[in-house]
Amino acid sequence: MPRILLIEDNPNFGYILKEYLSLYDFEVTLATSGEAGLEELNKSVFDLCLLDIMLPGQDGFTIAKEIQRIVPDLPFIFLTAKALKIDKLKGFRLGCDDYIVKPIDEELLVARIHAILKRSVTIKPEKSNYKIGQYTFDNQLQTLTFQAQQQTLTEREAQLLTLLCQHENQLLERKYALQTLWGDTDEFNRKSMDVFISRLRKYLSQDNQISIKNVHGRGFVLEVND
Amino acid sequence: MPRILLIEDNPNFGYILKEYLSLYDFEVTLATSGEAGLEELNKSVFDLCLLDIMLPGQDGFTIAKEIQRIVPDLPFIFLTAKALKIDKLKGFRLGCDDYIVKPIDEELLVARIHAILKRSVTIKPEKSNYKIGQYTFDNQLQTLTFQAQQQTLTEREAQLLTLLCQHENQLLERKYALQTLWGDTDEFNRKSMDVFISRLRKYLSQDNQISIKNVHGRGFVLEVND
DNA sequence: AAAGAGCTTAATGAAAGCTTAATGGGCATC
DNA sequence: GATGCCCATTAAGCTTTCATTAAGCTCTTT
Repeated sequence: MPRILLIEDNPNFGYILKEYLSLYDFEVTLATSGEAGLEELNKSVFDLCLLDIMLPGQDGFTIAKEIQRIVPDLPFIFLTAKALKIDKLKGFRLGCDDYIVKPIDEELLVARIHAILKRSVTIKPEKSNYKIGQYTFDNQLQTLTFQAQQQTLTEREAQLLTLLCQHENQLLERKYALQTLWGDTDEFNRKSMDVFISRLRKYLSQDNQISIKNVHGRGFVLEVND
Repeated sequence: MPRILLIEDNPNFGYILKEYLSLYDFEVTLATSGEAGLEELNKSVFDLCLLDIMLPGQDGFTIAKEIQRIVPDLPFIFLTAKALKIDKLKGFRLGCDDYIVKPIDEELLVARIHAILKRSVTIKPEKSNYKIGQYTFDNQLQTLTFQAQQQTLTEREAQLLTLLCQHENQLLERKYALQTLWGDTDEFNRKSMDVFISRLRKYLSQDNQISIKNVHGRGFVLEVND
């Protein structure tokens, strides 16, 4: 169920819109001010943000910028009564993903939300606990547990395993991983990464439902058969 | 320089829009009918498609569907004079990425194009799944699955099969494939391509509803009988 | 029937990947 | 400031993978 943060200062309108979206199987959190919205963002994870431009006090663009700073990848849609051209452009320059003018055509809004969600990559939200077959991996404590045995991973091992978990049964591109963890994709780092892959394989070897497969020239897949 | 395919039946308007977009550093190809547009799609690679809904003869939605079948990941924007709600929804269900009503606010159009291109670049890890008869082909993981058997394809095999899938039941021109994958159409690469075609045929031989047919001197067709 | 295009199997060599072991910098403890 | 440990990196030697090349054949076209 996609989670939507709705930032809308008019409580009546906000409530109605929230109810309406709930009918379409969205989980909607309503914040009635920009500040409240930012707080919610820190509390939980959302897939999309609906933002009223005409907020009292702070204007919506400032909030939008703030949101982008905190959660750069969160797509958002502007809601506004003002149909001025300047607003539209400002919105898109900010990286806003779409734009809806009030009075809102709800069906159109739902369609746009779906369009945007469909596009945004399904990278799983950051968790600190992963189940990998019979193993449990705690990303924060850097521990890997199999039945009664628990071992502590080093920082790099944990980072790499986290990336693999986030892409479980999907390709983790070598370049992406190198760029993310090492900041550079040169030959030395590639070899270093190989060493860590090798270690992780050893750690995970007790459950043969799990394997880290290589896709030649592209990257690795953490395969888990359920 | 982003490449845009503009499908617009009114040559005057099409020309003006093309020139305007060129000013913004887009490389625009103008097609004045749906058929011409589809032809262009087979000839070269585009980043985005602008499609006039009100085409003569065939209606735009049919063309849109066709485009999606050929190049599933190509984002497109509908242009239309008709602002009916039914159109909007139909468009979004088709996976249309945005929607602009004539008369066009050019600056807004440029802004939306940028917004969409920015997104489609970030989504890069292409996650396309193709069904080929009883086979399933995962382009990302480079796996080909038939019933319970799964095999991993090499990079070139996967690339070539992707092209064939994109042109299912249509001619994949030899030159186009060579240019796209090898960057050169010389004799050696042609022979190399033959080897890959041969391998793909072997992989796909378990379902006799499927075949890769040769069109002498022109290219290959991935034939699937439904 | 000749020439070019296409087909298939096998050989080749360079690049990528794997694993174990060695190295040495950083950090805490004494 | 010396000692020892941890851990990322580097090294080294090996195996695997895969695009290409080669070779010999058949099919298509004229």
